[in-house]
Amino acid sequence: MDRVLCVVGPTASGKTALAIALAHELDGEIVSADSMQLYRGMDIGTAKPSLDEREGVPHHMLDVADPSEDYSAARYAKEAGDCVRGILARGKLPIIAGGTGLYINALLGRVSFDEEAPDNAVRARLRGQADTIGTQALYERLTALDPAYARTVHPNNVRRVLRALEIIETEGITVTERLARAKARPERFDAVTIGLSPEPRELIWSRIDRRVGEMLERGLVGEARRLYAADLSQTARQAIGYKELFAYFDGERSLSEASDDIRLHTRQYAKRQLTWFRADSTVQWISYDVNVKFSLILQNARDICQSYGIMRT
RNA sequence: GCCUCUGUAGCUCAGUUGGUAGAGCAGGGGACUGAAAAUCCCCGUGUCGGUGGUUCAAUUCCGCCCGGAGGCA
Repeated sequence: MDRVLCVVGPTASGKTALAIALAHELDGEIVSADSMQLYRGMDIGTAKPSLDEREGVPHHMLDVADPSEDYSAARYAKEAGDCVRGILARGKLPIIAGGTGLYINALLGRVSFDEEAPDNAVRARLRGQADTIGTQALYERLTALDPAYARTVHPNNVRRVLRALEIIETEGITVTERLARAKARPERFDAVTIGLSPEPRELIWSRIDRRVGEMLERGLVGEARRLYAADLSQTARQAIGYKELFAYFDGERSLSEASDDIRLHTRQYAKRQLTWFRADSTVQWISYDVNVKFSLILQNARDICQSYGIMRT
């Protein structure tokens, strides 16, 4: 199976820099796995690497969608999958770098989605029902239709409940069946995954604080204001760094409160990312504290690659 | 200087008619199959400011002391 390298970790852990350094050494191209960096015009707030920062390494899956478009893991799996195949065809190493765990799993084929496009009408109707008859009633419906899956979903988790019902309506199969089918399918690529983990937690916090400060200095407020004036999709409008400033533009928060919210939400996001990646037993972790220099992290990464037989051809 | 209020979990505060206390937020852990930077679940012992006294028992009542806020001068 085709080999790919993944670089994962919480936000502000240094994934971008490591991926670029490895791309130079291993003759690779980078495929971003970030649900927000793929939007055009969302640059500062998503910490998207500038052309300069990319150091000539080809990057894929950046700026591939307009903020007015909804995006999804399924779409990512398809488009990013095409990128990976293209890179392989060119004889280069695909390096998947990003913090959106679900997207990476989708790309690798660990979860797979059926061809049917989501039916927006069905989705909208189910959402409406959640408001009228209540989530509890919908959860009960799910329990009747797919008891096994219902048991693994909490009744309060509206998103999950709705999606499960949507699958039953549009595809005619239960989530339980889908899970079984996906399990039967092989993964698409053979991935070696490196995880970056700044420790202790306070180190992540300080890196986040520094990064948010830089974003503000580089004009995040202006960038957010442009998006505020535009027609934003449901997906794009939930991006951290923007939604908090929208609250400021609406007069609900002061600028300094909004900035604090950005820092807070980013920290909480980093924690969730860590939870996600820690559950993946295939991740080869490189943890580091303030005293560890980048060159040492790179050396660690190099060693991991080598031990899996990934080296410059 | 006097008077009043106030000092309880990292923060904002409840509360105990005397039997050592609980919420929200923060924080920690977890889940995650087409919104995932989203959505959801679980986790609350802290000299109840200090010190004396009353009491079988004080964070709760009383005295004094130390912080903080306001008022009168």
